[in-house]
Amino acid sequence: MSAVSELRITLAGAARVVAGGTTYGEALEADGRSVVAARAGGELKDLAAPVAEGDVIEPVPADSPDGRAIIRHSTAHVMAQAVQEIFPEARLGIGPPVENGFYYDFDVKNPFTPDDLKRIEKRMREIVKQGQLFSRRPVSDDEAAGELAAEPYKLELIGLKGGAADEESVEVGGAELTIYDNLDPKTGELCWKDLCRGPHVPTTRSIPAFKLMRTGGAYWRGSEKNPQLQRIYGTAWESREKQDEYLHLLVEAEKRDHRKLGAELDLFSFPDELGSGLPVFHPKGGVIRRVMEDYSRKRHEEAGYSFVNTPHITKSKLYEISGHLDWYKDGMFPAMELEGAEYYLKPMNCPMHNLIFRSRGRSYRELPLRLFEFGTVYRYEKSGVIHGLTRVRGMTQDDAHIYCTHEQMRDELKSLLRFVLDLLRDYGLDDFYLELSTKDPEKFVGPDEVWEEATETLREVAESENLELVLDPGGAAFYGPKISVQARDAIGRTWQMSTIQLDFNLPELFELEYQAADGTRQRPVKIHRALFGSIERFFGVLVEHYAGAFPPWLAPVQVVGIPIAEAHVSYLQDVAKKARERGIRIEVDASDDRMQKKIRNAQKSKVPFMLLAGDEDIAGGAVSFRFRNGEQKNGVPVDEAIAEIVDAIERRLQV
RNA sequence: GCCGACGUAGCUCAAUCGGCAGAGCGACAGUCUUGUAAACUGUAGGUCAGGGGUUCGAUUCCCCUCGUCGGCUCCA
Repeated sequence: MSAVSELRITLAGAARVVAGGTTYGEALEADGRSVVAARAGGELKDLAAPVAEGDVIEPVPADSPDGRAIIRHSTAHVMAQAVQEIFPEARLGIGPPVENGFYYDFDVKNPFTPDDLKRIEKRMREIVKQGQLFSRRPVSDDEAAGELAAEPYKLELIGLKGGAADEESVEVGGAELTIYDNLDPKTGELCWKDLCRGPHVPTTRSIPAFKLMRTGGAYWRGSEKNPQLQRIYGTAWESREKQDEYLHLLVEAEKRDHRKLGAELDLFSFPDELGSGLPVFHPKGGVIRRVMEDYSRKRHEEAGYSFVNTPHITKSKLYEISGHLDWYKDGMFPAMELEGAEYYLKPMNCPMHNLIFRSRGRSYRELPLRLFEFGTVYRYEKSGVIHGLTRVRGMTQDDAHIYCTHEQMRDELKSLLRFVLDLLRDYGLDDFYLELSTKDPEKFVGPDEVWEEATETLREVAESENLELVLDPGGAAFYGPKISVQARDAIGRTWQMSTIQLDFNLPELFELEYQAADGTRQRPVKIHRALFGSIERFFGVLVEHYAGAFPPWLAPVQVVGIPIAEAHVSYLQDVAKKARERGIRIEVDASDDRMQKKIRNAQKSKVPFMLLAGDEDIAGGAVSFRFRNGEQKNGVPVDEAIAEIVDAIERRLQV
């Protein structure tokens, strides 16, 4: 090796000179645990790779996003090795890091059982303990094809490499193919190898914590036309503590599962008799829903919306005009044949709103015309995707369509986004980011300049709200750009909530027109927007956000009166009467349970306020509060107590 | 729709290697009532998701359907 004897590099912002053959790991004095890889000139490198002249080198900490991804990717390799040791006939698919973990796909005769997972995990722990080295080796395409002759899926990826160089794949990518050998640290013997771009942690010992999570089928390369492989998901972290935190979050999320809370709190159910994805709301869920809707109506009324109503079913003609029958038929329930006509359940409200717009001539003076409806729609969701209230077949959208002139579009979009964000905040969601889906240059309708202006306006408004803006280039539907509001809930999960979408297509198809000031006929701009998305879904999100402990204004039962003994029931009933007169939803627990049991029941039903009354309270014309957190406030005069509750309801406070 | 797991009382879960199905909570009835998360006693409650098959006999084994759960695809 007559390598250059000295190399000039930049480390931590300072110029350094190191001997030729120095590795990134040596240069960074990395231990392979807190620092798992290096970044040189923006590219991630193995610690064992030699530095190059002129490198600007930074460490990749284990607890950074890249660091975690590397740990997870390496863990995926360990898993694949374990799988192939236990199931030698298993063929490899791909095994990338993903959010919070990693997966690897395998072609196996029999799907993995939970027992298999245990065996695989056990073997993985042995491999980790053994400290196998991840050793990078560049290969030519032909060499790779030869070495991986038994791995048909890997061969397919090698074959794809040339054509799809832009594909960001962890297997192939960059200029050359590389294979990672896993070597026995003592003997240097080859234990396993995989086609992989890398980088990897230096040894399997650099995987501090991991756990296999679940299995499932997954189509090869994500297409349902391809064979289905068996995927194993796992998680891996830079420390045991971080992993425990993550697992704890999952437990917390499970406790908040709206499907579970919905049954426990008697909010809604999915009767088998109705069919999959068709919820019914019980009285308690019904109250929440009604309050949600009432408040939304009130706010829409204040914001200048007109309320409309449309039927649930229509002749096919409407969806021929709108084009739904061309491009959305799979998502619709099949037609009913009646009197020689075909009728469809409506999957969307907008076509019907268009009919309202064009029911008579429209003047520019009427614009913006904002039509709002709680419109119930039915969509044929495939059986495997139905999920609680978040993915259903029958749902009610808080759907609005705004018809305006080009000149009005800008202001309308601005006020609309503010309206949406304000309203979401009122429902208790206040941590947002926005996603802007822009034009797909290959596929769009409508004039360029309107796309441009609408997109720019959406961007401006997003920026003026000081919200994080994620771009989704080319992600818009063909008929218009879209901005969607993503909300983070109480435990940091994000949900797609509202969408605001321009539609340049339907006004054309329905030949919508208004008469402008100069007497010409113009096509209106149509803005489509749903704030909740669907009431069902939003309801589900709120259940999870609040973990079922709704703020008083939404709580189905706001107050439970609990007598210390039977003798105090009638006093509490008087209190309840007064409270009801102030609009409070209050119940008195007059059952023959003991007081402690009543408290337990009320606590479990997550009622915001308990009002207790015994001899002491009655003597002072008072009641005693118990709050959800177990705190109490005793001897509060009845009027004051009611005022406090009314205040919390009116101000929509959480308590 | 596809791959896999699952479906026992209102809920949470036992049991039956093919031989009369069980508990806790809840419900109901009665007894007892005094200060912040479970009083006591009793009663009712099941075509073991539905249908078909194998068998002397099926909740148990096989097939189909429905539903639920975890993934994939999809989410206009």
